[in-house]
Amino acid sequence: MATITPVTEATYDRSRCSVAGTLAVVGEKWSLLVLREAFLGVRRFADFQQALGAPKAVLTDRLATLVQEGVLRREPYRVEGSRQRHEYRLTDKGRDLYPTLVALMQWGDRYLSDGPGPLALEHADCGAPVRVALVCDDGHEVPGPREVRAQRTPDPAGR
Amino acid sequence: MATITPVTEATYDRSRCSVAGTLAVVGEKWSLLVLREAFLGVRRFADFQQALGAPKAVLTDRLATLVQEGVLRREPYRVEGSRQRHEYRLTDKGRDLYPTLVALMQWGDRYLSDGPGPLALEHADCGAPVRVALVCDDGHEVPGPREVRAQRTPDPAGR
DNA sequence: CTTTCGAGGTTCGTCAAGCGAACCCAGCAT
DNA sequence: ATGCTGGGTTCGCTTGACGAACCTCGAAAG
Repeated sequence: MATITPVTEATYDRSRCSVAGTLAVVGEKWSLLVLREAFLGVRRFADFQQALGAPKAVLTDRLATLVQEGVLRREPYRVEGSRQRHEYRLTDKGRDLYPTLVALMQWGDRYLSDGPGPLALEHADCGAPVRVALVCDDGHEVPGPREVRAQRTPDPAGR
Repeated sequence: MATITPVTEATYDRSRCSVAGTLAVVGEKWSLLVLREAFLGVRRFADFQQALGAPKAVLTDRLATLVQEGVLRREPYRVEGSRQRHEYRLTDKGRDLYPTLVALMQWGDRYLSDGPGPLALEHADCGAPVRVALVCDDGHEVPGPREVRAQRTPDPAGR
């Protein structure tokens, strides 16, 4: 058996999986919706709460774990004539979840509504619609999973 | 107020959101991991169960809802000298969730492991690595959310 | 024809998570 | 001193996840 084997066999160790890892960070209920709001510019606890309608206790917990995971950062701010408060802002690590959110949105636009979906994304530079796509490093756009081979990388001994 | 307004205001109806809709379909615990396995070629109940380690009752429920949502399809098959059984296969609708899975995987590869991550995707045609990217219809690759403007599309009266 | 076996579930009791309502607390305005 | 407001915490209830045990159908073995 070669050092790299296709994963169609059952030999693949499923615990070494980045999808599961990512879901452990953002896969709880409300987490991804909190991030959606963050990408829309929401920063304050009360605004998240109003936008989502999530229970405060749950929201408190989700924000705390997202901060702990380094996806959001909790920053003090003060409005004129009001006491100091905190706001939650995306980190670079959090911003890198943008394609995930867009992918989810795109699927929903396609299958869950008729018409274009409630939110349109456009390239700030040129105004053209923005979407997620699979691309390869040679510059081809990959239409779907059938044109992709998944290969197991060798386990680096530890973990 | 114009027919199209930026969404940084709090005027946006958050229930008209494709992210939330998609998560209602695949956002429950295990659902996306079931799909990951499906993309890796798993089709039979027992194989899902062994690969994931999820409780059978939960797995039964997730498979049923994914079938009901049209993401998977339940098909009879028979192995030589064995009774007829069912297998779960991706539909086109399910296959379109591939970019979402890849986006999740890519983020995990980047932030949750050191090194390249346990699974490498390559373009079947040319062998080059495959990744998800934000692109605009003019062919530019969009580096991140800061180069994207989100605009609310007009609510089509009904819903 | 009875028994065994294994895939694909279902049922059950327990325990964790999500829920809404009520409450709290610090500081600013009155 | 009284009230208001943002940002929570606490509480009781309900829903969901969990693992172990049990069930079922058809094929094959005895």
